[in-house]
Amino acid sequence: MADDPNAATERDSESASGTLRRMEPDRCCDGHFPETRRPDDDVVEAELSAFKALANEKRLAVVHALRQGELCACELETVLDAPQSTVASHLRKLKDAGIVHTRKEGKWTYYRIADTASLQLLDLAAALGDAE
Amino acid sequence: MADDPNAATERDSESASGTLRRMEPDRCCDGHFPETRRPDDDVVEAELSAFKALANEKRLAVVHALRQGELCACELETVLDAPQSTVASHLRKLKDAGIVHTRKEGKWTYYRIADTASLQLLDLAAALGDAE
DNA sequence: CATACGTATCGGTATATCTCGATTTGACTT
DNA sequence: AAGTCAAATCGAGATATACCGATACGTATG
Repeated sequence: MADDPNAATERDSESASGTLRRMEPDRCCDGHFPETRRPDDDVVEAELSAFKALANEKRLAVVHALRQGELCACELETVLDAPQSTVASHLRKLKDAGIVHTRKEGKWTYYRIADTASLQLLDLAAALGDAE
Repeated sequence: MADDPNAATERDSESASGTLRRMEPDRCCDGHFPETRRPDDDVVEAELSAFKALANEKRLAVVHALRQGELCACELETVLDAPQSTVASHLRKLKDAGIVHTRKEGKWTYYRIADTASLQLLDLAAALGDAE
């Protein structure tokens, strides 16, 4: 809705014969393409970390459950209906990715969403799915 | 910025002794927790589809490359510096997930970002990484 | 200190995903 | 029709993730 993805379609720089926009040189790319314009590795790494953390049904269920407020590990155990060690390992990954924060109170550990940006991520992803 | 994650922290419903907010009942959860308040499976499925598609370094690189406009499959081949079949399979997944659209022109296939929401997803995810 | 409980970590196995050569398909050219 | 090229699909081996029982750790309580 913001900027049109199809905007920068006039490519082909300076082809030998300046007639058609493309489809001329018989070959699409002659091998030496752009300097691979990769984004900063740091950025990609950060994105990967978040996406990998959320690319799992159980971890996604955890995040959804935490929308309504913090929960302790054992409560999340019943939400996921999975053995304790399984749940713990998923929570570890969410924590490592910075999606959730923890708070210890006695022998319990409470989990909560670290940043509302995570929730926006969910909503955007859900919207993408409906779109087509 | 919408709803605050730490808002609904007053839980514990009606404990026998209404003194402390938690940490009382000696047991955290007695087994029968909430009705597992799972979100609609359709929503989770949509989110999963998007996150899985983006949870890969090469596919992420493709999306970044397409920010500047559409590219054909062979150009993306040089961007990823990977064999043709590898690139094709990644493009297939991005297409299946609805992240990219395709346009055929002669024997070439051009790929472009399907929805700007995908780009917002990247930016949000990148921001999450910096945050902590 | 011994016990109980919540949680984290450590294996090994099962499952899913990635990779890439080989082959097929479709579109153009001669 | 034969040849060429871009792209898609297939199949098998490599790699990564998920799963979960067993065990270790930390914090209460008796």
